[in-house]
Amino acid sequence: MNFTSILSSWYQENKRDLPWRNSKDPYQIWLSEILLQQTRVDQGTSYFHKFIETFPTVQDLAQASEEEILKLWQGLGYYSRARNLHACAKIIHANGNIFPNNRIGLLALKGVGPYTSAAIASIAFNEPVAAVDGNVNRVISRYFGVTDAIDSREGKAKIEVLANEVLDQSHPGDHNQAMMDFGATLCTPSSPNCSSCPLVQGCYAFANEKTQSLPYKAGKTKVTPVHFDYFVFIADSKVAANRRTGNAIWKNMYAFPCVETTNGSNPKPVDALEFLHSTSNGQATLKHICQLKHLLSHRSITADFWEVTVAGKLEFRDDNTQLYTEDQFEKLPVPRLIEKFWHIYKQGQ
DNA sequence: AAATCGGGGTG
DNA sequence: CACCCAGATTT
Repeated sequence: MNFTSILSSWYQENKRDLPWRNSKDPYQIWLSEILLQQTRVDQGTSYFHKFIETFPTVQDLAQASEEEILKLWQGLGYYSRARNLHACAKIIHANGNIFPNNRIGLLALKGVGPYTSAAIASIAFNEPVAAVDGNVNRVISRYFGVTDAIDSREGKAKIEVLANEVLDQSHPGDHNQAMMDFGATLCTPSSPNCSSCPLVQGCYAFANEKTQSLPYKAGKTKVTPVHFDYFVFIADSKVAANRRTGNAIWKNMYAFPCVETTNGSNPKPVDALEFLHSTSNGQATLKHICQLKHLLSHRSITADFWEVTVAGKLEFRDDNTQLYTEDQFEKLPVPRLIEKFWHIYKQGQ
C-alpha cells in the first residue's frame, strides 16, 4: 500500500459529508471554493446554503446587484471575494453560463488562483492536477519532511511537485478532497492524531518528532494598531451612512462618516461639521456612545462612536453620504464592526 | 518577497 | 496570546 491508496482507503471511511459534494455542477463547486478561501468549512457552510438558495444558478448571481451579494456575504470577510464572484458570474453568464473546463481557463477568472483553479478543474472536470491549500501544505511537508518555508518560492515548488507525485491520476477530485479532509480532521495543526494515522509508518515528521515544527512558515503578519472615529449623524430617526470607496479595507461596504488616525483624534464638534456643506452649518454636539475593539489579521482597530446632532438641515459634502431610515440602513452591507455597533446602539435606545 | 485583505476558532 | 483556516491580488 502506497501513500495514494492508503489515503484513498482512509477517505472512503472518513470523508466529511459536505453539501457541495452532492453536486457536479461547476457553479456549485466554484462557489464553494471561493467561499472557503482562508475560511474554515464550519464557518462557510451556512453561507453556501444561503447563496445556493438565493442564487441557484450562475445566471441568478450575474443578474443580482453587487450590493445584494455583499449583503449576503456580510460577516464572512475578505469581501473582494464577493466582488470578484459577481464580476466573474457576469463573464460566465455572458459566455452562455459555461465555465472554463480546464485549469488554465479557470485561472484567468477573477479570484481564481493556483489553488482554486486546480480544485475546480479536478473536482468538476476530472483534470489530474494537485490542489495545494493549507491542509495539503501541512500533510505533505510533514510526511515528506519539507523543511523549506511553505511561504517561500522553493518551499511552494517542492510541495507542488510532491503533491502531484502522490496525486491519484484517475480520481484527482476525490484525492484532492481526501488530502484536505485528512489535514482538517486528522493531520491537524496542533496535536495531530498520529496514533490513529494510517500514514504514520512513512511519516518524516512523526519519525523525527517534528509534527510541531512542520510546516515551517517564515513570514509573520504584523498587526498595525489604528483608530477610527465614527460620526453617527442622527436626524428625524434617520442615520447617515456612506459607501467606502477606494481600495482600502471593506471596499464597497457601508459605514458611518469616519476619521481614521493612528492614535485617535479626540474629535470636537467642528470635526463633525467637516462632513457637511458650509450652507448647512450650525451648532453640532457630540456625544460619545461607545468604544469597540475589532481585531483583524493585520489590523487592531479601536473605534470610538460619536452621536452627532446638528441644528439645521443635514447636507453632506460627499454625495456618497446620505440619510437612511433604520430599516433602510439595516439592509445595507456593513462590516462586522458596524454591525456590532448597531446592535449595541439599538439596545441603548 | 512583502503587504493587504476579515473574521472567527483553537490551544 | 499566537497561529490557522478549501488564498488571491497588489505593491
